[in-house]
Amino acid sequence: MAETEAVALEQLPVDERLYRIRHSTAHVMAEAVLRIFPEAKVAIGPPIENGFYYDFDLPRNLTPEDLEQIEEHMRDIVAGDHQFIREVQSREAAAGLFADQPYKLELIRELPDDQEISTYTQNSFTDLCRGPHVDSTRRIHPKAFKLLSVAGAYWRGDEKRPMLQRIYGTAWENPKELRAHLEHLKQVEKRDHRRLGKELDLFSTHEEAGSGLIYWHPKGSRVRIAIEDYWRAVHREGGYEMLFTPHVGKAWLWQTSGHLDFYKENMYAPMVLDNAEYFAKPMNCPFHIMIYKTQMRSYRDLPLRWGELGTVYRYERSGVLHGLLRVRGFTQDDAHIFCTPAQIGDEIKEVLRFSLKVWDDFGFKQIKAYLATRPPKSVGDEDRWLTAQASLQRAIEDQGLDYELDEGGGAFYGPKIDIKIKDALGREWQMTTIQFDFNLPDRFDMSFIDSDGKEKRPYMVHRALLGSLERFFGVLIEHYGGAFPLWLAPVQALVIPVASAFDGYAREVAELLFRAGLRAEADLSDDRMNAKIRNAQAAKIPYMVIVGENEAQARSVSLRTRTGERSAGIAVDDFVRQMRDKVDSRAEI
RNA sequence: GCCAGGAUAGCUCAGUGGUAGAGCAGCUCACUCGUAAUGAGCAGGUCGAGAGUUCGAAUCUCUCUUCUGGCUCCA
Repeated sequence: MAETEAVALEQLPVDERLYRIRHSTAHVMAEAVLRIFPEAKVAIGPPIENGFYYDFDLPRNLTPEDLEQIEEHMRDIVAGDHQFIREVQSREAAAGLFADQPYKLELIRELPDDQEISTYTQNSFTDLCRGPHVDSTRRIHPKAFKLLSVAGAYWRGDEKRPMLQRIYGTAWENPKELRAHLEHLKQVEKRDHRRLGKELDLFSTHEEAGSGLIYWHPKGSRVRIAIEDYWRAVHREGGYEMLFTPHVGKAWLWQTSGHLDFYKENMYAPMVLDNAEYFAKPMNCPFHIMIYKTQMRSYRDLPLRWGELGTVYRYERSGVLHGLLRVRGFTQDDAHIFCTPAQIGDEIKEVLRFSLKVWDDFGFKQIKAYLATRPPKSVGDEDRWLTAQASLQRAIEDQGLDYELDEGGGAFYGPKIDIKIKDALGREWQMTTIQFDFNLPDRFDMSFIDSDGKEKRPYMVHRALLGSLERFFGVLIEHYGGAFPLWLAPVQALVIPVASAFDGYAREVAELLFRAGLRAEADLSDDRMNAKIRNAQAAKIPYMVIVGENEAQARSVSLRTRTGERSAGIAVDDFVRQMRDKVDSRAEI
């Protein structure tokens, strides 16, 4: 039985409309590709966020010019006003239809017996597809889609299966939305932390010195120090103690922790000293446990909240390295909480409140939590899991946080809350993780003496707020597009004399700001004032302090902010005080 | 790791077989200027590394390194 999609597109919610349009555009693209390569084998072509892709097995590799040609054919097909016709097929009929399409046959073979098999046909192309689609190709606006890139992709993501060619495209309801999306992509590129890192002289990586390893330049280090100072201050208030632990540990440690059994592929190869193997640490937890075990712990000592800015090394495959966001060496803002079963509810509540405050202070206002529960293969008593999961869930609900349940998504050693933040461009980043661990306390045989005099196992929670300083810095750069809020800016104020006759006063003003703890300097180069302002603007420096004859006379300053606001005749002392207040209150500018 | 595309001056990039280019940055000199680029001059490259083809290679071929975009959002 053949039928067209009868639903009126207009009556569907926008997500559903876009889903159908993108899905249908993928089919049109497949038809276009088959026109050019009749012998092509088609794989799968789903709609994705903002667009679609389709995987093909082709006789030769695609070039960017091919994409243009494919687009031409697509526009031609779309113009034909071809209906999308759905047909339910018997298993045999479907197998017959796709006799020369091995990927489709494999999909058909793997469909459950009771599943209805359907095909969709538009014009000359029939695809195995569950739908749904738009009713006709005329629903696809010829100027509202664009093919973006070609990429290799393994059939079913499996490295052992053939590598297919994937064409990515974006599709929208109308050309205006497409333009807006392309503009968004441009914005994303402009804010790319790798680009800004170079432009603003924040950090670098060096292939000849090892990829995936970050070098923090003076300007980047200033931001990092501002982040770390803040981080230490809030942790002090939050009742945390700070630890420093070694960067390497002997095999015994990683054997005991289980890392050598389960995490070895991600660890740097061992170095041998005195016939013993030492491994660079991929995690800080075993070291913190070593400190825990240096004494007998009483329930009166708990909870213990121990934090460390711990630098860890993990092997990542070369192809996945990416700027600051995916690296091989990074500093985690790690902490471990050891507590009694009775304390766990309050501790989790507190750690969650604490992380939300930190995100708020850094200017990230859109937060979403993901609660991951026990997976089928896992360790630990059932009641511990239940207690832990309940405390996580209660904490989320207490904070009134938007959250999703990820059933069975926890680690084998415990449930967790992951927090994702949305940046200024609406992209989600997974940063914070709050994770129970029922494994390490057992493996290291940790204990505390409870009020009843009995030895008991403490609860252990891992927690990283920012995740890693490198990755967080990358996200921060992109979130602010390099225009850091005043309290984080590498240069908070730049003093600019209108002519070199006022260099002395400029230096004096900069010195006053510097002594008040501000990151301030004077631009005494022999550029003209206008050029200095331009440079400062390009460096996204929040405050440009202009001084000349009038200011030197009156011991005042004139200002220009990077947002273009101007003011004049402010007494120097007042200005220093105002700057100090703004920095202390973490004002954006 | 795999697929594709890159790698040319500090940065951004042009240069498709015949003696390496531009803009910015740097340096020197002049200019002393009131809120987004003063002018002139100078210097700067084993064209990612190695091998090959050729009278001749940044350019063609091969190998390697490395960067970028991807590599189950499942018909």
